[in-house]
Amino acid sequence: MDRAKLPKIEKMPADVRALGVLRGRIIDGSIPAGSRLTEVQISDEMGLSRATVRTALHQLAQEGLVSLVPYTGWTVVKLSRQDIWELYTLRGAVERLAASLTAASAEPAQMAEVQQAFDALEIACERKNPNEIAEADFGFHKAVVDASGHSRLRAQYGLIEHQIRVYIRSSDALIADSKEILDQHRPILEAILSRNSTLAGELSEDHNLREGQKLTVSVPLA
Amino acid sequence: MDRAKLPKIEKMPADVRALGVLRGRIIDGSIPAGSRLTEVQISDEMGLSRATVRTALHQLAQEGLVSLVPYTGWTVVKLSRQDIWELYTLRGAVERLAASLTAASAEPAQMAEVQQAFDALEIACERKNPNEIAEADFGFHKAVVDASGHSRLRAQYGLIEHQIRVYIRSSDALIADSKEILDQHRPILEAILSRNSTLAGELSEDHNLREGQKLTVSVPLA
DNA sequence: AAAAGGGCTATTGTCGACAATAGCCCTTTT
DNA sequence: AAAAGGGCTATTGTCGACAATAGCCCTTTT
Repeated sequence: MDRAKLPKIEKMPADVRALGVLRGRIIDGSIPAGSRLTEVQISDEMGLSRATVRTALHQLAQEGLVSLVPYTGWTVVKLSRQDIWELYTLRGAVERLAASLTAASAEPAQMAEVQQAFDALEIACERKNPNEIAEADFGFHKAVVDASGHSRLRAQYGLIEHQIRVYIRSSDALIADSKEILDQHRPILEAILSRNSTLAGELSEDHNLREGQKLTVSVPLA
Repeated sequence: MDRAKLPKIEKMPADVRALGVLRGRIIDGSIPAGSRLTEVQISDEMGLSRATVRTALHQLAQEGLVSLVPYTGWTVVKLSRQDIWELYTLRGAVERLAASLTAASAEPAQMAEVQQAFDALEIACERKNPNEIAEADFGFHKAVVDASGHSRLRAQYGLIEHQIRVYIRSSDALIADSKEILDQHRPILEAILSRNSTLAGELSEDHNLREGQKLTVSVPLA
């Protein structure tokens, strides 16, 4: 009896689902920076208990997206100039290590994924859709980090990425000169493919510092 | 009516206290790696509710000291060779950034703290007490990170440090050749004091990679 | 004897209720 | 009018109970 495979039913813990929803709303801006969140309201709306929502909020706090003032309330973080600087310098350090590890010792399969992520970026740049470009840009960086085979680096990168996404969306800072974007990423790809570990690391760090610089000067903040 | 100031009464949330106690026990080895932890037992012993203990355990999981298998239980993590490698490469990347930032732009007061931490390390080395040396060693690294004025770097460093401490204690890997320890740290201090940002970063990273190497080869792991 | 199946137990997952607290607002005092 | 004080309200902090689940163990089937 041959038939199409049934779709896998998603069975996720309630707190993880709540986390995903909240994070999505914060990143896409439908819950703006500076908003207050209350456990009761969220749990009512989602039909979950406060304990569950609370777990999700604590996780979001770990990710740096919300902050808790004891006995008072949760607020969605507002990123200052200093925060953006911190995020990009930190991402620079993380990606420096990731790129140099990947260049030094990634398996061919992982290398192929990095190459593929770059190809996707090229295609996105041709289409000139800013959102798509931004996604592909994130995708390339993530591919390099994933290829490093360093689980803590991946976890760390995830946290930073969430926060950067919040900022990028909230500031609409999608500076998408597609030509320049490709020119900035190509050398990194080449250094990695040619197994030049030192260069790959340096280029990655420089790229991040430049990006961070650009964002902090171009977009004034509270 | 002049009198000695009364000592400040510590008023901490219960979950924070539980977290501190558990972390301390894991780090000092009285709860060994691989142990199972159950929420009920802990909450009974501490006289707290499960919810409170659970919050603390989740935090410990974030710090990488325990891990949760759904509907099954919590266990204290056992660090593998790969984990040690990850910790030291990651710490290398974090400290590279910290040292170069500190060298580039720390205030005199912060510089003085770094100097002071090094002096403490010198004194500890003279006394040849392994535990004291290890503490002063951690202290120096922490001082450099603190001086960088980068809050996310500090937070990140804290997490890594906890995990390294677990490993160092559990393996008794306190390789304390006091002469060598000073020789390894002095150039870092000097590069920072002379505001040589690039060199400070490089030396810090190298130092960590060497340490990590030493620990992974000298101590066989499960 | 081996395999399959089902129930049991230990444990986390989720819930709703009450306790503790921060900070506003109103009243009282000076 | 300004300052001090106290109560009120909104919110998180903490609790104990019940639900859901994983995985072991015993029984049954082959």
